[in-house]
Amino acid sequence: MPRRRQIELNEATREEIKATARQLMAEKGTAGLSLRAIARNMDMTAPALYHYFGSLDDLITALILDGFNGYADYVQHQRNEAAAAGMSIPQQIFVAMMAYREWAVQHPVDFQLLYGNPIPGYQAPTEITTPAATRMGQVFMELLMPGLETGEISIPEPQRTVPAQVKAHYSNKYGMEGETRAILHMMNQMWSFMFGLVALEIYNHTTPVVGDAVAFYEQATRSHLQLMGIKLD
Amino acid sequence: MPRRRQIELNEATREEIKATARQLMAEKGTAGLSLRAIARNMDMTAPALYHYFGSLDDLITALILDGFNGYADYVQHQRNEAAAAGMSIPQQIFVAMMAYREWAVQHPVDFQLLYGNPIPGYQAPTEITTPAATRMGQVFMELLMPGLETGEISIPEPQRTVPAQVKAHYSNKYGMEGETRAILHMMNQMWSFMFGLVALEIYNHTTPVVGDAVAFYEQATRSHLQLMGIKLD
DNA sequence: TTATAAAGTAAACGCTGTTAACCTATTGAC
DNA sequence: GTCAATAGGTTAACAGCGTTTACTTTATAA
Repeated sequence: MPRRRQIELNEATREEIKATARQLMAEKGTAGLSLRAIARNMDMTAPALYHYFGSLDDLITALILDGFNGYADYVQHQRNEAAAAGMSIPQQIFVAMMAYREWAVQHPVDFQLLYGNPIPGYQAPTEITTPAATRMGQVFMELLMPGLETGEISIPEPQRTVPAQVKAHYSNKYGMEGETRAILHMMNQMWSFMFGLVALEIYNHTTPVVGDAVAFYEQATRSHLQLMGIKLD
Repeated sequence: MPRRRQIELNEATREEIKATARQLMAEKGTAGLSLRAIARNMDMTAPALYHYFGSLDDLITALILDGFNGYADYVQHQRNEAAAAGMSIPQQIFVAMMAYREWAVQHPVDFQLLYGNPIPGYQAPTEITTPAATRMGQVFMELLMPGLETGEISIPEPQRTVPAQVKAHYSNKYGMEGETRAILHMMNQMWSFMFGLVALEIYNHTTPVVGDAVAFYEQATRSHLQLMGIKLD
């Protein structure tokens, strides 16, 4: 049986491997992710890594999990600071949406890892990644729901209708009904919009078209919030 | 100097290579794209392909170009049919947006090729791909601008403000001013939303969350159009 | 002290893109 | 008709990749 200290050493090595992987990806893009390159950077041989990760895919999954958590942590943290500064809920939502873009711009490779499929042959095991991916939704739900109660948010008419099949899914899977359900539905659409803006920018489809991606994102977000009945004043 | 017939033969082989590449990608995902696999499927050796494409990257660029064009063609065609059937401009916009999703769902690998970066080390040469990518925007601009004139579209208040830097870029690059410029700005945001919805579905982040991706997309689109002042009646 | 498990190695397999050297058949020009 | 040129193909090779196998070393638990 391995001792405590050994387990800690093993865990430390796992972290070092992931850190090296992230560094390589930051330098050379997702293409730079290779077991042999990681091993080379760590003065080891590639097969040794198999003592820490069952395969390259397992390593990627671990990186994705860390990514989702770090992403949600960052947005949550920015939101918390906004709350501590006494900002209104709509303002906190705006801050969170700005944070959503900031993280992606600062970690473009991680973003591609999370929401693209940049590694040949790799398919993320959704049963493992989905829980971590869902955390981001919770951050926004924790803003939208109180906002609805305080009256700072009023769901606009076109957003009140939820398709029957989707309605059923929300009820069965999340146990959500009524206005709470409508808010979840609205959040999913807001998320899609936000994601679309960010993903297009990360993949270089935005700047050539609008010139200034930051200004575009900021204004698009403001307009979207207003149209969604979230009064930024 | 090569003769006409030789040039045609060369062109035919190029098309056959691309077709084989598309077939392999459809079967095994973007990971299945490999020169050696293509050559194997064509009963050739890999180096022979270098007579037709300078490198794997060149082949990918050609596939991307075809993809953007086929994508725009499909959406344009669906829009034309809707127009021929006497649909209103808002309805044509709705049809075009449905078509945008349909093509992506039917060609998920191509979609990833166009808007992701699934090939290790490959970076799309934007000066080549951007013109083809922009065609899609034209399809929608050709709907929004007449819609504005007929009064079927009225730009909502929050959409009327365009950030200064973006405004300048629209003016300098596309020579657009006033309401035309506002429509271009709105179109870019509509596109982002549409893209977000579709990309999340293609990368399997939608169905686990909303249950029925088609119903979700349809309703989200309707709601978005209504909020954007496009009256679907 | 000794059996065991963890952590490392080298060698090999089959895959990849790409290059170099070479051959063959068709073509254009004289 | 002859001849040089060129398009289109071949094989062999290089360096890289993930992964497996067999083997060694080292630290630990009993």
